[in-house]
Amino acid sequence: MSQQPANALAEQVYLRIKDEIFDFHLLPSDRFTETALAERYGVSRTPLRDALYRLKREGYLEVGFRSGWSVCPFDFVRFDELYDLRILIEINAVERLCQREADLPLAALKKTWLVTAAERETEPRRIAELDESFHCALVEAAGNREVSRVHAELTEKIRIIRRLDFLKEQRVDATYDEHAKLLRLILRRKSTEASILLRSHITQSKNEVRKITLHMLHEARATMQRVSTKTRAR
Amino acid sequence: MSQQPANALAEQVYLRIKDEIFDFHLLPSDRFTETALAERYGVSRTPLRDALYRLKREGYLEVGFRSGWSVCPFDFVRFDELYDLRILIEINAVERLCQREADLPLAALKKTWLVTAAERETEPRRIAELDESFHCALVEAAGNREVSRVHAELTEKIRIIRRLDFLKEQRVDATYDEHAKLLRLILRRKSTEASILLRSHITQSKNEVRKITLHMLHEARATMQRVSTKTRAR
DNA sequence: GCACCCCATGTTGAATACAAGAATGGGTTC
DNA sequence: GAACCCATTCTTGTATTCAACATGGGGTGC
Repeated sequence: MSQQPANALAEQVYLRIKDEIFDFHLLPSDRFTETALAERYGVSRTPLRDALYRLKREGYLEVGFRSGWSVCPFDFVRFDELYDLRILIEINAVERLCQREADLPLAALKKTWLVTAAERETEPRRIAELDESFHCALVEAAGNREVSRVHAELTEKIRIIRRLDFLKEQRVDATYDEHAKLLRLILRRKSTEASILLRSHITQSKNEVRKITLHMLHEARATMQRVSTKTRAR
Repeated sequence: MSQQPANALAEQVYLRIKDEIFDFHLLPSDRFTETALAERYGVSRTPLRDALYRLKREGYLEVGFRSGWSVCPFDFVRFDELYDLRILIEINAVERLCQREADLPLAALKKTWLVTAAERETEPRRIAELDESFHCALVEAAGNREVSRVHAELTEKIRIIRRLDFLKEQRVDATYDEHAKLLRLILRRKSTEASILLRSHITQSKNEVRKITLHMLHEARATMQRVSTKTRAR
């Protein structure tokens, strides 16, 4: 676990800040300074700045010249574009999988998603994680590492709103149903049907996301934090 | 020109190092230290490290824990994967353009590529730039900024070998012919034909790239440096 | 009462200083 | 002569210091 990696502190701080954004502890348009954050995390500004600039390049943060940092406000057009990119990549992955004659390495996914209603996960945060894993696994199974990398990055970028989707029970059920159906179609190499289903599956998420308002974000913030403290148990 | 941008030095150094890699001044597997590079560029290690870590995350450099930096060796499998991602993105862009009924914003491209043989550019480096611009412009015209961003990044990543393609005259001619043909197909909304042509166009580049050996790289290095000094005139 | 100006403070950008451990070379021993 | 061990040097990771300038508030002039 504690090997001796390069840039350990910066990496840790990077993950921590990103979590704070995803958990709504740092809200869009919140402002802060390097010194304040450095003190809060108990590190110097050097590794902190490394993390901040990384997050800036990834589109999470903005910095004003000698006038402090702020969390980027939500850009729903951008989320839309990310969802379209997601559709493009995932459909391509499914098509490639369906073209392959050899056995597909999807055993782990079958174990998670082809289960009875009683065995299904119910905790929203956990389901969001499983959902991410499902889609990432499909793309990775297609075998192009560069595509997987891009897909993993975009997965992170939509995580903050994707999580909200699973606060609604019917969305959880739909997810389980559609993942199971999609898996079966892929395993039987039904390329066209699988693509159609996948497109509609992702588009549904995209449409749910469009309904999100800033008011909902504040509500969700409370919910997520309750869930968060319960889960982390500390 | 000299506004007061954030992180000016780091950005400058970043571009400079990247150019050195693309121009084969820094060769794959070359090793160097932060101190040496900082002295060479006349900056301190702080902005330099920012640039180095950025290049590391982009896959150009590696760093050993307290044991120096090195330029990543060529990974031809990765180039293949990047070309496949490129095909995926660009074909999608062309399809979207063909679906659009309104006039397409491709006037600039027509001006550059629908020209007589006499008006064609001949300098390899310049043609490589034009080729990049052509493909990036197509993707940007499709209108998804996130897709454009990913495409721009992958364009940079294959630049180092793509340039070599245009050292051969017949490849230059083919590029002009195919770009012109592709543009005309898009303007007439011939989606299927355009996609087929584009796929074959990119695949040809991809296959040329596969022929590249490390021996060729050393030859190309000399050529590029000659061209480079001639062009830059300093 | 209002607008404007100046100065103190705060902020990031960059340079320097310090710490920890990896690599290297020389000396010693078998 | 070869292998091994130890100390020194070198390299990156992190903290601290210095510099330039944006910002905000208080005071002053009208």
